[in-house]
Amino acid sequence: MDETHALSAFAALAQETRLRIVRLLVEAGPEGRPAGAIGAALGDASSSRLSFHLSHLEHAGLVQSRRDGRSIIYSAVYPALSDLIAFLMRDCCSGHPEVCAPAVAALSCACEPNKDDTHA
Amino acid sequence: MDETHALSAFAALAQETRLRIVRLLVEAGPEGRPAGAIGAALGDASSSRLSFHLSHLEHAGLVQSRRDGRSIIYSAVYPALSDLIAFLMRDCCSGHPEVCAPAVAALSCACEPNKDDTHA
DNA sequence: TCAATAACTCAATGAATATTGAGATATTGA
DNA sequence: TCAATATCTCAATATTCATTGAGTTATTGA
Repeated sequence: MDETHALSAFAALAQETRLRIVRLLVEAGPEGRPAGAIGAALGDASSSRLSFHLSHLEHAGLVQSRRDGRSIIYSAVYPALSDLIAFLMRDCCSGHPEVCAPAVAALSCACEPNKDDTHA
Repeated sequence: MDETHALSAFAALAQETRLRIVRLLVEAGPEGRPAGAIGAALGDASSSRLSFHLSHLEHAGLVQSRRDGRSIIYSAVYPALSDLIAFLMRDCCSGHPEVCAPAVAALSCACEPNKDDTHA
């Protein structure tokens, strides 16, 4: 991931609705969720607003879509997320392991499914 | 780190000048660098523009400042960066370790000081 | 083919952000 | 105290982003 991609990923995540969509889709797993279900989960979100944010996320490469009948199913692009994490680590750690150490320590708990998932 | 803080951290990093400042300051280490030196390193950056972005970063908690004589020295806030990494991991990994695994693997090389530091 | 459903596109508006330039404040050394 | 240096603040402008509402496209089932 280069600087340009990192910038667009950060911009994509720097918006409440989009950050929520990403979290929702990561939780949803590889099968993803149809646009309508995402809108329903968000509660507030007109069709065009949702479409705007979904295409913004897709353009940034953080989510992908496929059509299934009348629905368009969105899902998280896991490699893009892990690349972003790697960028932050590499970029912000190089020469300074003290930045990453706490994050990695936190990870050991965080990656155990559904444990201490109270950060929302 | 809660959603609100994560949003402002992402917004702070979603701007070319600010991302560069953060990278510069992480490399600079805990001693930091005076505003003037940061401006010089960026090449383009009027005094007021630099000040605007530095205070944006400071407001987001990613950098801190102290006065030293005529200069104001800025430095990276390492815990804020590691919290952001942890947020991304926890948030985007929970239940889906496959997101974090590649990032953690990348880390093992990245955190060795000055090795393969060619990503800039 | 028609009506209904799901989601997208587009143009207009409003809101937030970035840049510039002029001027203010703080600090130092003569 | 004065001039020089380093940086900040403020107002104006320019740019970018988000939201809305109207209208369009694609798909399905009757």
